[in-house]
Amino acid sequence: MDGGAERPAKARKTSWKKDPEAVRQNILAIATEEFAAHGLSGANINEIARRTSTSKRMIYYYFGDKEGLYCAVLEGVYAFLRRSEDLLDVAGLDPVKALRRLIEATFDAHANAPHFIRLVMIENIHNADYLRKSDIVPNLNRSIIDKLSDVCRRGKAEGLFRAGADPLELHWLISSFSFYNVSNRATFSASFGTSLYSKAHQAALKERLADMVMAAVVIGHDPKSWS
Amino acid sequence: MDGGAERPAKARKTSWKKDPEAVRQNILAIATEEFAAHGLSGANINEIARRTSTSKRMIYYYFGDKEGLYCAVLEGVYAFLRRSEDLLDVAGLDPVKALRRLIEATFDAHANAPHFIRLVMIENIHNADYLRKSDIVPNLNRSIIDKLSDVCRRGKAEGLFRAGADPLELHWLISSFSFYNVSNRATFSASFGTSLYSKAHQAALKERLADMVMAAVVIGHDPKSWS
DNA sequence: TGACAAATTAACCCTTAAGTACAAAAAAGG
DNA sequence: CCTTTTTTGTACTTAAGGGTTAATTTGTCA
Repeated sequence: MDGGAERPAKARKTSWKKDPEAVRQNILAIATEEFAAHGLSGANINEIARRTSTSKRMIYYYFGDKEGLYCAVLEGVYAFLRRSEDLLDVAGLDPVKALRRLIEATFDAHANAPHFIRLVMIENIHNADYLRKSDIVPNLNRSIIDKLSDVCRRGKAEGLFRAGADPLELHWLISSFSFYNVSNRATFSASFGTSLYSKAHQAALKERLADMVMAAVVIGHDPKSWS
Repeated sequence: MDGGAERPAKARKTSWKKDPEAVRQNILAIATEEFAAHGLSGANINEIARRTSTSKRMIYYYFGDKEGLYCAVLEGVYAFLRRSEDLLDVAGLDPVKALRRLIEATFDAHANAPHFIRLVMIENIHNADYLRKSDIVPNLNRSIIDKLSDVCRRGKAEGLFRAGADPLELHWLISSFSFYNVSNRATFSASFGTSLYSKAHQAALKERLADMVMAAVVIGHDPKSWS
C-alpha cells in the first residue's frame, strides 16, 4: 500500500515479560471504568484499548468479545462488594448494636462503590440479562442475608425485635436508600440542589435512616435524630 | 449505481395529510419506549422510525438529532409524573392521614410509571447532563415538595410530628424506596428471587414502608404492620 | 391561480466501531 | 532446541446506524 515493495519488519517492542494475570487485570480495571461511565453500548472497545497498557488484540484474546468483557467486569464489581461485606463481623455485638452496624456499613459500602452502583444500574437497564447468565452471582449476596438473619433471630429471641422483622425485606429496605443515595444523586441534585450531599448532611442522613429502621424493628426504640 | 442510466421516478405515496402534531406525538410515543428500553446509545433511530407510522427523515425534521429526540422524551415523562402528582389533593386531610396518603400515592405512582423510572436511571448514567440542559425541569418537582411542606408544617403546629421532619429529606426518603422498588427489580430478583414482587407482597411492603416513615415522623405512632 | 412555506416521501451517504486476518517474535518451560 | 503461550503490530472487513440530499405534495394566502 505505502510504497508497494515489502517493507522491512517494523520496529517492535523488543523486550517484555509474560504476565497474563497483570494484563487481564489492567484490561479489567480500565473496562470497569469505561462500562461504568458509558454503559454497555456506550463504551468503546477502541477507547478501552487505548487506555490500557496493552492492545485491542489482547482484549479479544482474553475476553472473546465485548459482552464477555462486560460480564467479567460485572462479576468483578459484585465480588468487590462481597469482600467488603465479608470483612464485617457483628456476631459479637448485641442485636441492637449489630443491626445499627449493619445498616451503617451497608450505607457506607454503597457510597464507596460508585462503579458497582453504576454497573448495577446498567445491568437493570438490560433486565439483568448478563447477571442471570453468570454462574457466580447467586452465592455473592448470601453473606449479607445470613448476617441479617442471624441478627433478627437473636433480636427476636431476646424479645427486642418486632415479630414482623424479615431479613430479606430488611435487606431490601437498607439497600434501597443506600443505593438510591448514590444512583440518583445526579438527577436529584439537578432538581433539588446539592444540599443533601454535603459531607455533614450525608452523615446526618445516615443516622436518621438508621434510626428509622431501628424504630421500625426494635421495640421501644427512641429515634433521637428526628427530634 | 444499479444499472447506470437514470431510472424513472419511483412510485411515491400519492396522497397524504398534513398533521404535524399527530406525527410528533407518534414519534415521541415510540421513542419513549425505545429509549426507556435501550438507553440513549442503545436505542436505534432506524428501529424507532420503523415502528412509527412515519419515516426516519421526519424524526430529524422535528427533533433535529438523536439527542434532541431524547430530550423531548425526557421532558415528556417528567411532565407525565408531574400531572399525576398534581391530581393528588391532601389539603383537606389531617396531617397524619395526609402524610400516609402522600407516601402511598408516591409509591404507586412510581410503580405505574416504569418508563419514567427507566429514563431517570438512564439520565443518571449520563450524570443528568440532559436534564440540566432542560429549562422546564426545575419547576417540575415543585408540587410534591410543596405538599409535603404543607403537611409537615401542619403536623408540627398540631404537635403531632417530630421537629426533625424535613420535607426535602422526607421526599428523598419516600422516593428512594419507591424508585428502587422499580429500578432494581431485575437485579434484586436475579439475586434473591421474585417473592417481594408478588401483588400481595407489594401491597404489604407498601404498608410497612408507610408505617416505617410514619413511625419516624409521627410522635407515638404504632407500626402495626411490623408486629 | 399561482407562488410559497410547511410537511412528507424516497433513496443515499459516510463515519464509527466491533471484530478479524495475517504475520511474526519474544518468553517460558521442558 | 522445540513447543506452546503470550505479546506485538497493522491493516482490513463489514455491518450498523446516525445523519443528509433532493424531489414532491399539501395547504394557504396574495
